[in-house]
Amino acid sequence: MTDDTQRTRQSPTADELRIWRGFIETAQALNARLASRLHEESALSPGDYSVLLALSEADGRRLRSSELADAVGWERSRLSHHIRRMEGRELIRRDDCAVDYRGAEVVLTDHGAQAFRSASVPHLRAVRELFIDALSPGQLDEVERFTAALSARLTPKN
Amino acid sequence: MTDDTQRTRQSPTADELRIWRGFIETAQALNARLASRLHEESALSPGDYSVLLALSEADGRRLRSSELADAVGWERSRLSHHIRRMEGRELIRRDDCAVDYRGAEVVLTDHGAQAFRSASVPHLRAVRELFIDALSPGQLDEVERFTAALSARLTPKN
DNA sequence: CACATCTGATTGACACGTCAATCATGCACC
DNA sequence: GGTGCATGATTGACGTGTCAATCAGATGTG
Repeated sequence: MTDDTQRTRQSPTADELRIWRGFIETAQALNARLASRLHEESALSPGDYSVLLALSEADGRRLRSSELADAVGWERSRLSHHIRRMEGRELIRRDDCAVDYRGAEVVLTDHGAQAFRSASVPHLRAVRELFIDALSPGQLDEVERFTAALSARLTPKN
Repeated sequence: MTDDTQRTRQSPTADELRIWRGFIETAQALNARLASRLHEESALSPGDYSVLLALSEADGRRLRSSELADAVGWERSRLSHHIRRMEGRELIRRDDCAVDYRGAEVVLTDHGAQAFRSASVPHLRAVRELFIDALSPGQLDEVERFTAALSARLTPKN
């Protein structure tokens, strides 16, 4: 038992490390491939896509900054920087918020909505080709189970 | 058959998208957690760690820039920028290469070697805690199989 | 009302990553 | 031995991400 607890706290074995590296590198490569396709086909970054998706689904195609930040899971300051750049490309617009003059509303422009529409289908197709179709239905279920296991281990902070 | 080919080219279902998002977000969260631990414990970024690891394992703790780039799997320019920053912190040093005056050699400093040594054990322990110990041995094998499947789908360019 | 404090959001500084351009050396061929 | 191209590496510009500081408007308490 002391053996077990000790073993569990030691460094991974070579096999375990290989699997770990395979996992993390594959995930990154997958992300990179999808990002590059998205960029080629739509001149959007993954960040742009997330923001446009959230706004597309929002009532009146507009959200308070903080709601948008929650929707995409970003920190405020990250969103603020990104929004500034997207505003420059006229994908979104910033309005003052009538009910709270501290707040700002982010509004999807027509151009932004159009950009999202044309990006969406090829992007989803790429997800299917590169992820879903690469795995058997059984493997997909396994993926779900072990991402759940990893998430559970991750959520207790630190 | 037309049905099948069509279905396979369409957008993912809601279930499939959920699994996809879970996968990609978990991988990112895992990376982020490991990066933040590494930074707290050692004041190193993941990039720093990769570079130091490669140099630690190299003959004479030194590598030509291009060999180092291959070892860590980076583009030259990315390595060049990173190396400049690491040189500022005296983790590595750049020497001129005697056999080819175009080339540069990157050398691990004593300080860099020390930084890597103290980062390594806690980092590997974190990998064990957050990844390996979160999964059953059977799940680890599944992970290996499906990262292989994803990689295979990824390697044919585009 | 006055003041402190909380909160929504932005900013600046800096690390990181990619792409295209550049620069210097090596090398092959006439 | 010059000319031209290939190669090793760096640079600059710019998008992206984090952290700490800041700012302005909201709010509660005397």
